[in-house]
Amino acid sequence: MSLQGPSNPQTNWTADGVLPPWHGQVDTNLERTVGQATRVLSKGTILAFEGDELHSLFSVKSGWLAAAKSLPEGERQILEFVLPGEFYDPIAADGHTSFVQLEALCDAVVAVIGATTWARLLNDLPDLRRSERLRDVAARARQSERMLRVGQSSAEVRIAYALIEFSMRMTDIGATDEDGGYHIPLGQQQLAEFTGLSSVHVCRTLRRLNRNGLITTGDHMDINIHDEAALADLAGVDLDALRQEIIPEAA
Amino acid sequence: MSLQGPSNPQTNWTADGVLPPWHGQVDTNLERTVGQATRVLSKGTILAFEGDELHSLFSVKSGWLAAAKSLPEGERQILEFVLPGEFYDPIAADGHTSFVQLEALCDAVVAVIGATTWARLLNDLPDLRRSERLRDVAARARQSERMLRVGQSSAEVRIAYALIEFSMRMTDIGATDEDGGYHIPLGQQQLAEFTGLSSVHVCRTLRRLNRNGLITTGDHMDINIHDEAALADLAGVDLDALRQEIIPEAA
DNA sequence: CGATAATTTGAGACGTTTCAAAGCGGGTGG
DNA sequence: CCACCCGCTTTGAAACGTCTCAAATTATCG
Repeated sequence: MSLQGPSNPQTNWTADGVLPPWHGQVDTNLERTVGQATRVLSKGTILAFEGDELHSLFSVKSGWLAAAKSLPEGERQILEFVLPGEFYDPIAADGHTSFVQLEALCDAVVAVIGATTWARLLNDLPDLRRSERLRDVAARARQSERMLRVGQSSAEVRIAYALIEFSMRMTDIGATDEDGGYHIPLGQQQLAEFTGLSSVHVCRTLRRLNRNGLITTGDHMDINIHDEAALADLAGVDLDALRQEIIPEAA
Repeated sequence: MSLQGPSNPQTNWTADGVLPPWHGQVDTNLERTVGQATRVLSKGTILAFEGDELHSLFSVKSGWLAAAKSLPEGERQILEFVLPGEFYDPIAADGHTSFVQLEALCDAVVAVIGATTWARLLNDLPDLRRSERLRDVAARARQSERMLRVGQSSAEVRIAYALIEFSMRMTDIGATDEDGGYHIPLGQQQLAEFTGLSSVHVCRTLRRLNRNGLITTGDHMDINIHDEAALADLAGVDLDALRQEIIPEAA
């Protein structure tokens, strides 16, 4: 497995005390297994390269990961962010290579779970299978919503949607402040790679959303949504329906 | 469940005799269960609307389905095509609504599988779980490759990739002719909804690929790839690696 | 406080969309 | 069997949104 960390211990963002979504449902056997091999990552550490041999998956304890794919010319698309409490399995259908690059977007702590261990757990624990499945379906729904907007919408809509998705997921793990404001450990470049835009245009678009009073962006990507209804309307989102769709536990 | 068919029995495209990928691996119990409730659909039939109450999933015997999502203004994104031998489960994380619109793109035959039946089967048959998981991982990989290109590439690349993906999947189910040529039951409008382009631009791009000798498109979307290497290069694809990634059985 | 990276803003180029009209082709009804 | 009609494809021309390039500004860190 690859490990490469441009040491840049910055951004003290961590969602301490966040519990995995299956907390309390599965026997402690899992807790122990998962807890055994944890790794502390500094910002920029790459857990797996695209095409790498890989036999483990990851559960994020704190910090964010990004799963990205690249074209030969270098253009990068971030496919998913992995937030505290979430799992990510980068293993392709061949069973032994990673189909994405997995990178820590800030200092992070992850549990490393061996593929065979995981397979055994999944086979033995129907409850774990169930919660895994819920997570998978929710992830697929998120991916679909993004695809819909990247394929069919303007920059404004793509970013409005992304901000709403972040808001919901951050609220879910309790990583928002009293006003629903939240911080994302991303630069505009990364937001661009996520939404399929250039970083310059991300900047302009965020600026416009600010100007129109829909949001406020503080330093270092502190997001505050001021007019949630208008933002949802812009993004073409029904807030309640979306939450049901993309947040696993809201069942 | 909804049923609505703009009767237009055209396009005699069917992949007769195609067997599901788990053929022979799972006991015949499954074959019987799955085979029981089959439905014959005419082109344009909608199996499920977005947000509809739904308690079943589908296995396609012949014909193509499209899974699509729409924005309030009407823009449509096709997320996945379901080919003969494939399954599709449109049920969202809430367990009882469809998160996509599922539509027959030509006359088709599908097996309808009740959600509870399916859950029981999955729980009882580890082999089925395994093959299900392989299919899921492959579908996720396909979705990711598309997202990468819709987000980061030009029209030419998006379409080149789509044609390669079709080619691989059609080859896999034996629906190509001697020369590797194949037919897809889509119009340019649908290819546009799949690639995130306007139908006009799909037309221009296909024309250019023809002019440059990469492909030939006959009447009614008969595709022949003439310079596979060049097309793959254009799409930014390593053919062998991609096949491994997006075709379930190539394990 | 200086060096370096990230954001912001401007101006022009480029690719894609939109609108519009013309060219097919296949199916239907006369 | 032909004529008509309708939907899909093709082509052109102009409008639009986003990208690229470049420079100024602002934050960050040693």
